[in-house]
Amino acid sequence: MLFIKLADQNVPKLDESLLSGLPPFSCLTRPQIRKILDQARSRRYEEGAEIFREGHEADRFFLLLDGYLRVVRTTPGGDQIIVLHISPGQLFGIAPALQRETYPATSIAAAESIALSWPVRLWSDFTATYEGFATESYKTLGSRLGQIQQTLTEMATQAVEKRVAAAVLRMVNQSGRKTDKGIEIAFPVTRQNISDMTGTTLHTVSRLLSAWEKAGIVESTRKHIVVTAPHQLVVISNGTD
Amino acid sequence: MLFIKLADQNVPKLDESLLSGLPPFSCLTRPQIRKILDQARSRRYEEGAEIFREGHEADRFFLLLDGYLRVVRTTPGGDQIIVLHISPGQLFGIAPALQRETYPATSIAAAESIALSWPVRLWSDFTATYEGFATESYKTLGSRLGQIQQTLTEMATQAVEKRVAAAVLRMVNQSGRKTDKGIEIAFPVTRQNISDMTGTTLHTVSRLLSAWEKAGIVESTRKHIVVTAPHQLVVISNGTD
DNA sequence: GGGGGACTTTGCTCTTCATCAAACTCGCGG
DNA sequence: CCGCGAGTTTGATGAAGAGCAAAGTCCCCC
Repeated sequence: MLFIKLADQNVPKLDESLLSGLPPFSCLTRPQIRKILDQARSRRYEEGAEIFREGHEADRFFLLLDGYLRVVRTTPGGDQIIVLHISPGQLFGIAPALQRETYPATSIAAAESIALSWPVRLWSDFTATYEGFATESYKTLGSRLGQIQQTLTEMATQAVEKRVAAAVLRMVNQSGRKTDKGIEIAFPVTRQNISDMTGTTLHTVSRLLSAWEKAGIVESTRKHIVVTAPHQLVVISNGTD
Repeated sequence: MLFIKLADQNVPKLDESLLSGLPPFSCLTRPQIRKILDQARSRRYEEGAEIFREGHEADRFFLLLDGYLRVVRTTPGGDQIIVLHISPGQLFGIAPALQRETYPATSIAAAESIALSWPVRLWSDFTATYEGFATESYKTLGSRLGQIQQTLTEMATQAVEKRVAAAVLRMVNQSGRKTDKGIEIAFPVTRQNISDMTGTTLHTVSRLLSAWEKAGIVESTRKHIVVTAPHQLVVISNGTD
């Protein structure tokens, strides 16, 4: 994928097309976008790298250009759980939107990723200057809040198998790419990761995936999952047996 | 408590002091508050009454004046879980702030309650006109998001006893009132309610409370709980045994 | 090409907690 | 003052899934 256009100097310059298609910026003029880009810092993160950490000073906000992120919380006891995933085109680390001074969770690159970021003081500029930017951001926040509530209720009421099925489906919906076999989750996921999304153990997840594989619902290799019969998973997650 | 001051006519008129102390309105002048109040609808809800329901059109936003609310989500299967509690002085039902057109959860009065509300179209007026209103609202939202994430991680990683202890502590912190015996939760809570907060059953909660009562940590009667040894509960919820 | 580490699988045991069942108690309305 | 219903208590049972152990497999890096 092409993200960077080399300028005459050997300093890479970001291309306007990066932002023009994304909701938070879609109504802006080219010069506006140019200005926003010129204020941004672009950076690459390799798989497993931390973008920012829970509790640290929230001095920048981010936009994911390419890759996938996990947003994670850790308990004092060291257990961690994955609160949500971020896909390309989404804003994240937008603590400033909520008047927070620290990040409420940690972001980790689930795959090699590229993100733009801006210093937090620009947040109020952006929302004040660019019509629709604030609106879109809050919409994002709203749906994210909804997602988390959804996860919470699942966690509280559903048995492990349903939760795991729901988690897999959520990843498929967010990042599924069609293959000849079925729909593949576009970023690396370990059994451990799934257990961190569902509050169970990697053992249990492994058993479930094995069972589903036998039943012809999924195919999986290391860190990769292809869902061949999504409908079956929906059935499992609904308990509509 | 006195909330209503009767005007010359027999139409009740809301007193400015209602709002002047609350963060979202604290920087406003009296005439501004007067105007806000005049646009508000005030209403009483009895215990168990529904203020609004998940999925319904979000046509108003609210401020709780007195009482306590439970914010609840229900699964297709009929299980419900309590996402958070609202105390007096807090805004709620602020779906408009997130550009949502429907409420993401249901609000139920945990005790007899009084709330003000405004039509959703005023939201943009408020945020545009009154400096600090938006800021405060988003701060509220931010801390609420944090709370839910907190609950989620607990739910995913902690054993039942810790979760229940944490839930009781959260209620105590939010609405505890000192009594001669200890700190009392200020609104009615059933075992069932607590189990709905923690994703367990009323049986398990009952057993735990009985055990804690024997250990001298709490005293409880029907729908009411007094914590006599908060520190012990903290110990239980941390696992710092 | 051959470690070696990271990821996965699988079996077994044991705890926790949901579920079922039944009795008890409080408080309210008739 | 009685009876009913909502809330609570307690016991017994069983199943789900965590924890522990150990071996297998893939992939990356040297």
